[in-house]
This record gives sequence, structure tokens and C-alpha cells, in this order.
Amino acid sequence: MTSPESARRSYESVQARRTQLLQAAVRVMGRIGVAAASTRAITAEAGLPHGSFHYCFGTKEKLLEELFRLEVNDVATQLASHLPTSGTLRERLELTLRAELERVKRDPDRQHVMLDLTATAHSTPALAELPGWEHDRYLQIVRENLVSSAGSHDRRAERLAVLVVAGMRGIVAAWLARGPQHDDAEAEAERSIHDLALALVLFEGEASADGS
Amino acid sequence: MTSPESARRSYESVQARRTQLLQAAVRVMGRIGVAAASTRAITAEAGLPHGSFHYCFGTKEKLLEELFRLEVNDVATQLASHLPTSGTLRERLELTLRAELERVKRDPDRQHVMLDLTATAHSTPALAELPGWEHDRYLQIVRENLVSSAGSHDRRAERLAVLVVAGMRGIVAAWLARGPQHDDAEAEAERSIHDLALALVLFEGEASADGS
DNA sequence: TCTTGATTTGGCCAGGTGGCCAAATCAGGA
DNA sequence: TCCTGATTTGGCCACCTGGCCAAATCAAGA
Repeated sequence: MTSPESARRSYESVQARRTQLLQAAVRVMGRIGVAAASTRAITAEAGLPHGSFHYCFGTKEKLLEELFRLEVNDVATQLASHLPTSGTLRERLELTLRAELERVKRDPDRQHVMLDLTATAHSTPALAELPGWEHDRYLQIVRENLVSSAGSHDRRAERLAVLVVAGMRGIVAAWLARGPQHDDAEAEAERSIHDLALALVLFEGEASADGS
Repeated sequence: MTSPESARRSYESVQARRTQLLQAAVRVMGRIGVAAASTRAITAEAGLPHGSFHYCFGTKEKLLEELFRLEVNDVATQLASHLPTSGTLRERLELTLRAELERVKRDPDRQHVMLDLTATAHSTPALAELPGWEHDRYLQIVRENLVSSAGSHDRRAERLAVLVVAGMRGIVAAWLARGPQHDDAEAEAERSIHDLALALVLFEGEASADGS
């Protein structure tokens, strides 16, 4: 009976459909950008009819918000799971920065989607608070690692964490700007990580001696 | 004869109309984002009829490319004009970073437009090379200043410049993520600049002693 | 004066957009 | 068994999008 063209889809929970759409969204956004990823483009990528979009999310803004939160959580999880707990401060800083760069290199389009989502959120009132939340998220993870692993004071770890996150962002942005196929980009990023880790270690040493 | 509603616009050169549209574009993009800035929204902001858009630019992509180049040139000019030529390395680094932060604080929407344009360019084949060109532009300016002003070797200045630009990007991004009205953002950015300048000076000192 | 070319303008087009809905379909408990 | 609520689906809507064009208007040189 179930001939191919008249085959009706088996029923799934709304949650299952939601995750399908979210995964399809990040794929298609990585290919054509956030702005060009229409509700129809997303449902088509997921192999679902257009009507399912409104049924599962109601509004495109809802999809964007949920996608942003999911992606940030995923990045935060990967970041947290690669934080080193032993070694010198310099080694730990290098490993942290390198792990983040490796994550971006593993799937550059995904990071492009994150940056595109952040830009979109900035000019969307309902999503305007998300970039701040995202930044605080990364900051907290790095700070707590520095406190628990280096045993430094909260105040000192905070200042160091801010520089780590800022440098991380800048190094990743530079690598992305050059493009994944650019050869020099990788070497420059590696050198930046090496140099930044050294600079931060020297800064930490200087600061722990002096009280500034 | 020239009754208000039938008053025809006085003729201007295409270039004049182009700059009108470009200025209107950056205004409206700062308000509603790059993606939402349609050709009609831009012409309306400029007080021109819709047809003038195609007459002046032909394609929206052309407007985007020209706008990107203009904005990058403007940022680069402001950056170059505020580069210090005297003082200790630490003072010069602080001034450079602070000048860039002040530029962003002077008109945050403009920086949002830049980031949004960069994200858009990444998923637009015709504009894909612009982000790399932008990054190299800033890098070159900072590097040349370090060479001429600090007299350091090209190789050393290059590595320092990369860290300066990366840190600059990260600090500005952090400030923007918090939002212009957030009080703590300003203090944190100032502290980051202070700390980063110190870290880079220590790095430079260490590197000039050792040969790594 | 006439003519040539640049500029202005409003309207037109095919196509895409987000959102919505009612009818069809199904799963599972009463 | 029937029935209630969840799910699916295709089509509909008003609106907006980028691009285009021909007629109207004007400036300035021949």
C-alpha cells in the first residue's frame, strides 16, 4: 500500500521535529548564511514540509533564539571538556587556546554561523541580550578553570580570563578572516597562541609580585 | 510653478548620489541590521526614489562591496591617525588600544555594521575575500607603526602586531557584547587594555632577550 | 536654437518571505 | 470499539524583495 509518493511520514514528537529543524538550520546557515536561511530553506534541508516550521516553533525568532542557546551550550561544553587540569600555567593556557582553535578548524562554517547569529542578535530586540550571555558563559568557564587549577585568587583569575577570552576571539577571528584554505593562517594562529600564552604567563608573574 | 509636491530634484552627479546612498545605508543598517536593510529602506533613508538605487549601483552586492571598502578605509584612517609616535612601548600600546576602543564607543552601531558586513561577506562568494583584506589592513598599519616607532625588527614587530590586533578585536567584541549601556563593560575594557599592554611589553622584553 | 546624453522617476515584474489554517491522518487511552 | 488530542500537510495570504525599464526631465555643448 505505502507507495513511495503517497507514503506519509511516521509521527514523531514535537521535540524530535524541533531538533531535526535545528540541525538542518545550522547546516543550511553554514552554507548560505543566517539571513538567507528562510523557513522554507530550513524545512527543505530537513526534508519536512513548510508547515512543520510554524507547528514546531511558531516564529522564526524562536528558532533563532533556541539555535543560539544550543550552539553556545555546545561550544561551552567543548571548551570546558578540553580544559587542562595539570601542567604549568603556560602549558595550560596553550592547550586551552589550541583546543578552541581546533574546534573552529574542525567546522569553520559552524563558527561562521555563531558570528552571524551574534550579529543578527545585536539588531533583534528580542535577542539583544544573548551576546552578553554568551560572552559571560565563556568567561566563567575559563575563570573557574584558572581558579581551581592554578589556585589563583578570584580577582587575578578574572583579569587573566578576560585576556584569554579576548585573545581567543581575536585569534579565531583572524584565522577565519584568512579563510580555511589559506596556508599562512594556520602557522600564524599557532604562533599567536604560543606568543599569547607566554605574554600572559609573564603578566601573571609580574602581577603576583607587584600589587597593581 | 515649482509647487512643493511637484518639485523635481535638482540634478546631481552619480557620485554624489552614491555617497548619499552609502551614508544612508550605514545609518539604516546600524538601526535594523545589514540583512534587513533593503534597497527600498536605503533609498527611503536617503530621501531618494527606489529607482535611483539601480541607477547608481546596479546591484545590491555592489553597494555592499563599496560600503565595506569605505568603512574599512575609514576605520584604518582613524586607527592610523591616532597611532602614537613617542613614549615607552607600553604607553604606545595603551594609547593605540584605547584609541580603537574610543572609536567604537563613539559610534557602536557603526562597529555593529562592520561585524555584520563581515559576517555577510563570509557567505557571499563575491565578497568572500574582503574580511581577509580588512584584517591585513589593520595588521599592516599596526606593524608599520611598531617598526618605525619602536625600531624593532620586522619579524618581531609582526608577531607583536598580530597580538595587538587580536587583543583589540577581542576587547572590542567583549565591550560590544555587554552593550553600550552596561556600566561594568567600560571598566572591564579599560582594565583589559591596561593588562594587555603590560603583558605585551613583558613579552617583547622576554623575546628580545631570548631568541625564541 | 537644436541636439545629445546624463539623470530622475514611478511603476511593473516574477519570485520569495513569514505566518497561518483547516482538513486529513494517526496513536493510544477509555 | 470509539474518541480525543497530537501531528501532518498543502495551500493560502498579504507583503516585501531585487531588478528593470521607458518615459519624462534637465544641463550643456554644437
